[in-house]
Amino acid sequence: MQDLKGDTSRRLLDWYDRHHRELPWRTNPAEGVKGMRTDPYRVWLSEVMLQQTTVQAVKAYFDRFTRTWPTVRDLAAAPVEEVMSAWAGLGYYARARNLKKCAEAVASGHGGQFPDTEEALRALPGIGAYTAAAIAAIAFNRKATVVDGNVERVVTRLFAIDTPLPAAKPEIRARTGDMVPDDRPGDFAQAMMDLGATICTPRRPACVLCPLKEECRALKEGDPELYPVKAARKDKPVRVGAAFVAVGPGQQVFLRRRPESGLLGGMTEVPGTGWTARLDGETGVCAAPFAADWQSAGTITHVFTHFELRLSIYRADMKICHEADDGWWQPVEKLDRAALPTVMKKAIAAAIPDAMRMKRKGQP
DNA sequence: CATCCGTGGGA
DNA sequence: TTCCCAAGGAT
Repeated sequence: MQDLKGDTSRRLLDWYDRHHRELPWRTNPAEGVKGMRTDPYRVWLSEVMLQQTTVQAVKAYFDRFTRTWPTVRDLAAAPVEEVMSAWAGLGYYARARNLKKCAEAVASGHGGQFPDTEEALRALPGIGAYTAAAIAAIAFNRKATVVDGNVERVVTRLFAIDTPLPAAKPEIRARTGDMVPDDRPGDFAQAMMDLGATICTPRRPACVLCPLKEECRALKEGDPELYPVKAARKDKPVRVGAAFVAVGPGQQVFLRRRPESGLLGGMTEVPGTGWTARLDGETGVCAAPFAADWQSAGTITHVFTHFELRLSIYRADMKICHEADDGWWQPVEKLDRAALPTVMKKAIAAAIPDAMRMKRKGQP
């Protein structure tokens, strides 16, 4: 008798052994721990960074984080401001806030060792169903069902599941669970993700190279790109606002910290108006944080996940640096130590073109 | 279940 | 240019 499901998993693992990607978090500098090829700390850190974020974007951040904080205890002991600053530019900043909380929980509540079960991992801040399963499988070789965007794409194509996402998730999970092998669940999870990232891509999948092409129902139908089926997404509204870049003597910029929750929560900003659908009476120079000779420095556009922002930038050269309890003055040459999200770097760059030569990719 | 939450790159 | 999206989580 032929075990088709086991056969599929074996074929995938054979492919993985030959074609897996070399990634920084798949190596363990402290090799030698029996049965643990991968450091749970590095697996966890990479998984959180990789949430909705490309491998390309993560690499430089992962290198810097692991260099600065080699262990979860180091990260737990780090000042939160330094962690937010190191995360700046990577996006989805709630991840950074939860990263710090999770490190503290592991350090204080788990003796500095990550728990090795899905349930215990799932209880930690910033670790959801996917990440808990991924850490359990990859770091601890637990037989967990790991379902991410890659797996959703691979599985909906493999079985020609035409139920639209997210309604198809339970069926995808069930199908994936059936495929998980007893012996190498961690490699299987990574193999599925590598396949989705390099062969079973959203557009123009390289089916001719796919180890599962024989049993892929979507390929048999003729157009794998039709999967997964997704609900149409809504269009992005436009919001507008103004931002004020105050430049003090010796090239200092007035900054303040955003509220802990919500958009760009806990990150650093220049003062500004609220961001609203339309210009209201408050938008413009009259909304400046303090009286000064505010000069227009143009407009920047920044696209967030669910809206597009058009920000009018104003600059004023101050003779003195006012003391303010809601913010501080930051020397321009030390702006890289502030937790500035990309939109704020754009705003400052518009007002002070030579202040921050916009850093290129991979230079956090 | 729907919404909110960033960013940069590729087709 | 425009659109899509990349190893999701919290509420």
